Amino acid sequence: MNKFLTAYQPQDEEGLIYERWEKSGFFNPDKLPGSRPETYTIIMPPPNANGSLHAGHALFITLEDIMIRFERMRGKRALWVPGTDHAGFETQVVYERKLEKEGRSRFGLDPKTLYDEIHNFTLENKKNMESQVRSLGASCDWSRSRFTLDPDIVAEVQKTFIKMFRDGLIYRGQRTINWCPKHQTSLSDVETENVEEKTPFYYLKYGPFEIGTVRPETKFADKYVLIHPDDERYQEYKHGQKIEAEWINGPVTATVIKDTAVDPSFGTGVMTITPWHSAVDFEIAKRHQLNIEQIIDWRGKLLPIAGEFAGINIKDARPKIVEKLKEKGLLARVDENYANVVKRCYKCNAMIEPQVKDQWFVKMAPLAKLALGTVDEGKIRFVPDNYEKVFRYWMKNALDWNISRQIVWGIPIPAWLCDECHEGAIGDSDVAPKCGKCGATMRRDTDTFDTWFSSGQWPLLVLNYPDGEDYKTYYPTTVMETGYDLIFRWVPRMVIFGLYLAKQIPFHTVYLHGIVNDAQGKKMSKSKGNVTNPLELTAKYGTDALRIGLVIGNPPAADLALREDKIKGYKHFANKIWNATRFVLENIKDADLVVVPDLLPEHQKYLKQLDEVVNEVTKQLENFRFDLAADHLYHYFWHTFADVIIEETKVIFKSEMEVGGNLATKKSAQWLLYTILVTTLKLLHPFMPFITETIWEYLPPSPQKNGDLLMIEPWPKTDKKV
RNA sequence: GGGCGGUUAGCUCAGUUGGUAGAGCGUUUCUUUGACGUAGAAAAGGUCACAGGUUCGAAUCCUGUACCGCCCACCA
Repeated sequence: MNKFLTAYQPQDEEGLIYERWEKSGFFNPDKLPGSRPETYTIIMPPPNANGSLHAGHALFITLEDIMIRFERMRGKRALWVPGTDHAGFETQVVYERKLEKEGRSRFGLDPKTLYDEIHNFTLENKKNMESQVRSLGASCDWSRSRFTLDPDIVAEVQKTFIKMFRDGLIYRGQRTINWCPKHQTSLSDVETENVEEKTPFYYLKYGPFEIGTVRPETKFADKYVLIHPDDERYQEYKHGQKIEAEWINGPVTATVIKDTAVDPSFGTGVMTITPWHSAVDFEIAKRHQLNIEQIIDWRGKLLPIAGEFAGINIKDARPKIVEKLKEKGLLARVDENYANVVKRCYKCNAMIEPQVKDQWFVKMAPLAKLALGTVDEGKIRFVPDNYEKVFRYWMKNALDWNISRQIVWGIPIPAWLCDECHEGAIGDSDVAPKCGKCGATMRRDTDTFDTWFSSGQWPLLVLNYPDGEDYKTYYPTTVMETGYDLIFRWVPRMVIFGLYLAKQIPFHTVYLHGIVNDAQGKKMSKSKGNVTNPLELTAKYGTDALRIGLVIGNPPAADLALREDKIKGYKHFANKIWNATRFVLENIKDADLVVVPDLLPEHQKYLKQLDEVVNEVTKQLENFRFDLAADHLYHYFWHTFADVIIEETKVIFKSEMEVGGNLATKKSAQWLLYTILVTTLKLLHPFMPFITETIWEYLPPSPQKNGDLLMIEPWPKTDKKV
């Protein structure tokens, strides 16, 4: 009781409370009391172990914890599995930045050393992040926690690769890939960003034609002139016809190619192609079986074909080449204000250079069809539902997925490669096989999988697919809660792998949250220096204040401006709960909490109103509107319970003391206050677990308070149907 | 080029099936009352972007416009 003489001190309570929860064992659904036939499962999106928790983590942990605590209290076997992602490329980028700062480079390290260093770095982060997740109150089952590089998970991921290869869903192919010249690896399409830039658009004289380009530095080997077959202006030129042209480094002979890929209304309607460094051009070249030739090396420098420009970085080369073209009279004109879309690496912002490379690809069309089918059947619900459209769009337009990465930090691809004929073979034996096509001795593939290849299988992997008990019990999971920015990167891949491997959807509902921005609604970024560490906020205002502050006013998929004064406001709310509790405790010391007294009519009315609150909050929680549920509770507690009901009972308690009062009235008031407090604490618990659990310990027992741990207390019920 | 979201109080944002506008913070005044000054009571402050339409009634539904933001995109 003494504790209630001061204001609520979250820092004194939270650590102890979490310890009690964890020691209780109830984070593990198999240890929950009661029969609990119904399961409720959330797989936590595994945080990337390459930094510390940010505000986005705090949001998703809060949301998922709300769902889990709610369903646990409702009597379900609520399982929330935490985990950690090695986050292949992302982590390697972070680590390379660290190396750079230390004046070192990945390219000076042998792969084994680099791997071990990143491994240690990751484990360190993992430990740190797990303690941060705990501090946010996450009631997840740590006994089931998994890491994407656990040996059995690695083995399972490799098995999937082999299975897909055998099923004809993975092939080795030479295709245009996104090459990051800084990090020396290929990237999938979702790992690049399209950025619009103003670029000069050059019109160059090419024999009898004028061609347009934004990249004169790629044009050295151009020897095909493309024209639309129906373009009236160029009817005199026939398909296959040779023309002579004076070009950058001397005369060339070019061949006219007629292809409908050319847009007659763009530029002059004539273009030359650079198949090695453009996906479109590559497709055209393949169609007509044209020669393809590399112009730019893997470091972004011009190859010997560029003559005097060989060895120059393409960025520096462009003005020099333009200058030469101008001198030779080949530069017709320049459009200075051309808006061009270029791809950049989503992590380091380097210009992506399209290159042709042998890689492993996942054939997406049949898999995407599977995924679309289940969505058509309404088997997966999206919250908010407009994201179903986004999902569909992406699935309908899915390109084959390059899963090879030229980095060490990841799961090794169990394959052998033939350098002679570009053939690839699967297998993880130690003996190098002979190439089945040309007979040459093959070498081990040193590439690793795209992270999304493993995290796409995450719901299966953490539940120990295919033989684990958890897989049998908890798959398919109930809700996948993640950021809408992962609607492309992650969600479709999980659906695909779930359907392909388990023949079942991985989750019934996809709940998407928005992005946590700074107080002005601007994106947080280290370079802007506007990053808020959630743990600084919890230290100042308490975890509960941060949690409910993140939830209220934040509907599904809405971006959120994180404002410290808002969190501070909800710290006041926590204190309000604390003080109202003190009032109730002081006034029910002599109350009979077992036998229901005769209740005053107005008190019966208040209890009815309380039922409505229970119904409303329950309905909103079921409906994934955590913001409305929390807001409703907030208002009820403060402006009805505290401002009206408590104020009214003050008169009763006061008069009872003064004139001997009316004992029946007092008893009615005591019952009312106790009931409302017990009920609202239960309702508030998913949102503000620490303060509610702390108070629970000090409430006198009664039939309404079954046990010592609020966490597993039954959710309030009403007579009415919800 | 395609798609999505937004435009509501000084700031950041709620407002779920249409029924006289809400929160947090900020501002003003009063109150040191026996839960709470991290508070209470009261108050100021909004033509709900704009223009049409449906309706007895629209912030809410429909159409269009403007501006902002985000996502997707192989016109060189």
